[in-house]
Amino acid sequence: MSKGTVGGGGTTMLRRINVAAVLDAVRRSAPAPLRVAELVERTGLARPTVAQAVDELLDAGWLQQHGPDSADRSLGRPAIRVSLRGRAAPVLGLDVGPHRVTVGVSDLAGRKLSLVRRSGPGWTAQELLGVIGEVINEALSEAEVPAEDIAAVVAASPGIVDEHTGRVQLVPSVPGWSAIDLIKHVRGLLDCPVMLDNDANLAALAIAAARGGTGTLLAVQWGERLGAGIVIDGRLHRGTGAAGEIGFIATDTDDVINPEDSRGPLERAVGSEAIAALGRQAALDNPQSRLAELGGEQLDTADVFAAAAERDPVAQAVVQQVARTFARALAPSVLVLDPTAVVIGGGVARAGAVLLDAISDQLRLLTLNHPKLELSALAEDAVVTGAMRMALDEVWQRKLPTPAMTSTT
Amino acid sequence: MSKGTVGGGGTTMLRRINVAAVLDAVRRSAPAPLRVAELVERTGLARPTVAQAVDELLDAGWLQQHGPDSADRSLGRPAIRVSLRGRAAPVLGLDVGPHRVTVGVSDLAGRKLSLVRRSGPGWTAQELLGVIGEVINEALSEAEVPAEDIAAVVAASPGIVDEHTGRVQLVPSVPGWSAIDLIKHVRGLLDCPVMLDNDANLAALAIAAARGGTGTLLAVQWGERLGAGIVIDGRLHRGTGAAGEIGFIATDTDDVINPEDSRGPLERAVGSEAIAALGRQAALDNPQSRLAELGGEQLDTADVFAAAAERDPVAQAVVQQVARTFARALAPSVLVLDPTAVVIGGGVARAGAVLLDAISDQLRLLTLNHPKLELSALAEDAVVTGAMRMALDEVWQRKLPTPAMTSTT
DNA sequence: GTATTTACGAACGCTCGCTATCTATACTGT
DNA sequence: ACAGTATAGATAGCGAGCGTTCGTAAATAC
Repeated sequence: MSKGTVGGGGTTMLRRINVAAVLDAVRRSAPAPLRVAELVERTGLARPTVAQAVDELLDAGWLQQHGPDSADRSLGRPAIRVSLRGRAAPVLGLDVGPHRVTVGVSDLAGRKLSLVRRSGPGWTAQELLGVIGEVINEALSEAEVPAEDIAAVVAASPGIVDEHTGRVQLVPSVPGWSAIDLIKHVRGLLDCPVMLDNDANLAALAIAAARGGTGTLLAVQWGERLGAGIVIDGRLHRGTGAAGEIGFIATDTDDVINPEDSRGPLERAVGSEAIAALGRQAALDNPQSRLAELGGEQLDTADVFAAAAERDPVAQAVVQQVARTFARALAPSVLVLDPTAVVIGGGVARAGAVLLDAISDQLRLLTLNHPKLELSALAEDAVVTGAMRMALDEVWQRKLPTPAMTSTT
Repeated sequence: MSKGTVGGGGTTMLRRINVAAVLDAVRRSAPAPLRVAELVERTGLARPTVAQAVDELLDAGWLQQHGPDSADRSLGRPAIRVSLRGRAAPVLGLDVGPHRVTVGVSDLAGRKLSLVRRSGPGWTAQELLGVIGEVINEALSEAEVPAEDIAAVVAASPGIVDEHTGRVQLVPSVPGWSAIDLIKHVRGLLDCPVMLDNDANLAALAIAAARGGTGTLLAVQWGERLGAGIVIDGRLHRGTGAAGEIGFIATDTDDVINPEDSRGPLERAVGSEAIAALGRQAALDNPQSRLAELGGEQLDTADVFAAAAERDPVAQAVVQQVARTFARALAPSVLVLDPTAVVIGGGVARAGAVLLDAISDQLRLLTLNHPKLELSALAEDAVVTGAMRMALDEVWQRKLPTPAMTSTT
């Protein structure tokens, strides 16, 4: 069973290919319904072939039939239109953090059917499993999807995830927490494939999908921790399994990778915790600054960026330092990967243009091709969205037998 | 004509698919000839289908028939065996440097038919075109392949290459030299697709193929200049077009990217020129060292590594410094890419274990997953080999309609 | 109310691959 | 030396699928 053999087969396989071609054409234009004539044009197949495939897909529940469009007042007999029946195989995305559980349900076309968040002040591992179950049920009932319809689940986990076993290294967030228990638990609730992946990877997938899917994307998740996901032409790059761990990049002053400490040098230098600490120090050194006014004793990361946005020179110096450290750490990877865009998400992304411009200025000096530098538009929902996206990809890959075909005319 | 449509079609396409499946099966086992029964087993097709496909491929010249194997003394009627007829579509690879032109001809199965090198003490652009023509003809006649049989050509060029237009930026090597002229010239000699790519990319492709094709490879070309190619699961990663330009990574003491200077900070710091300079300085500072003895006035890069291999502490210090600078520059990319292996080729690779071990020690401190660190086994032929490889990929991609197919059983 | 336009539906012919059968060839054992 | 056997190649019939062509249904325009 050497994988990767070029498939061959009889006419039944041909039928499967053509049905898949029709389904794929419908998917591409989702959510707009299509007339059969349009499908004929797009697939290059004959009308009877398409009609037969459509019948079959209608029976199987993958497509749904629409009445004639009342807005489309054209001549002749009105065409029957079909569109993807999203409910045929809805998927579920799961984002579990120590203080927040988010569950999203999406239909086949990628429409969000429901999105339920629940926050709490630190659960134990056991409680967390219970909460997850509740939130899943809530999301399902809000989406009006029975549990047994769910076709795939993807869960997000911090740390480094082994793609196949689902084993996780470096997870500090919840004591006693195990992703394997999570998978088992979810498998008990929903009878379908359950996969697990790194949260930064999933966020990257969501952002890449939102940007159109082509090119190389480096999606940075910047909060207390620092990670990145790499998406190349719509596909996640995993490397050996730990790709994108930018938090462990050495800085000019710190290059210690300690197995005891789950955080790396760059995280220690520019994580949200570190930014707040730099801000506090700067406020102490300059008590009359706007920064000190804004923050007081409990000075926060947000305060630093707020003061910098108000052109406080003390805060701006802090931002400048953070941006410089970050840009110098990231520049080598930008040179090597040469991405189309670098997108920054996570808590620190709320800093906005102040930080982005500072990074952009530094990065411009250190790279050849300057990638677009953007903030993530998806904000905190990026991870769940990416989880749903990956679950969708899984479902589609199972359903469509041929991924692509090079024209040989 | 939106690209990427899932292909569908009639029975003639089915036939094409099955013929391609048979051809692919033969290719996979090349150069070993296969019996029809084996093809039946490997493709999963019925015997008449395979037989018909084999007939067709024999007529078209893609396969050649072998007599029964005299060594295989089994019962029953001896089977006729078929194998890839490499001469069906030979390809040509071209590596053009300022002082050396290398041309290789390969058959479809990847066997080298000929490899011709010619060195000269600096040609003008006009002379170079002439020399290229001569060397191509020499390689063709040595391989006994008529020029009109060549199915694809790939030429290697230093600098950053635009994949489609063939335009090149940053080429300092030969004054008045233009890769566009090269392509025109070759198109005039050989009537087939001519492509151009970065030499580091092509070397990476060759090394990846030699290693088996899966996983992520970072292949460094380390000579006077410094570049790298990235191959992910057998496919080249180009980014926007300038991926792998590690020569421009900033060092601790130098981060200037000057459009005037075609070399980047890391090249200036650890390029072979810089290593020699460091060695000369060290020799001056320590006149009684083995390094000073070996090198004298005209101390070379090779002398530094030779002295270090003989455990000269002065030379070892130089190597240590080079390794440290290199490892610190490369570590971020290793963290982000998380490659299966890092392979070092080019002139400096001749340094051998002395340098490799030093780099390995440094890299181990700065990364999470430690990739295999190796020297390129292909030495100076890596670029031509990669050029032939890419030309082969091009030919196969044109011939095989379906690249892969996910089994849906 | 008729003509026109557009789309759906059914019948026919073609190609292709699979199953089953028959023939060809060389080795083995008595 | 001859019959037996095992393996491979060649051929005929069957079924499945696609494409082409024709007829029919349903809406709009005059």
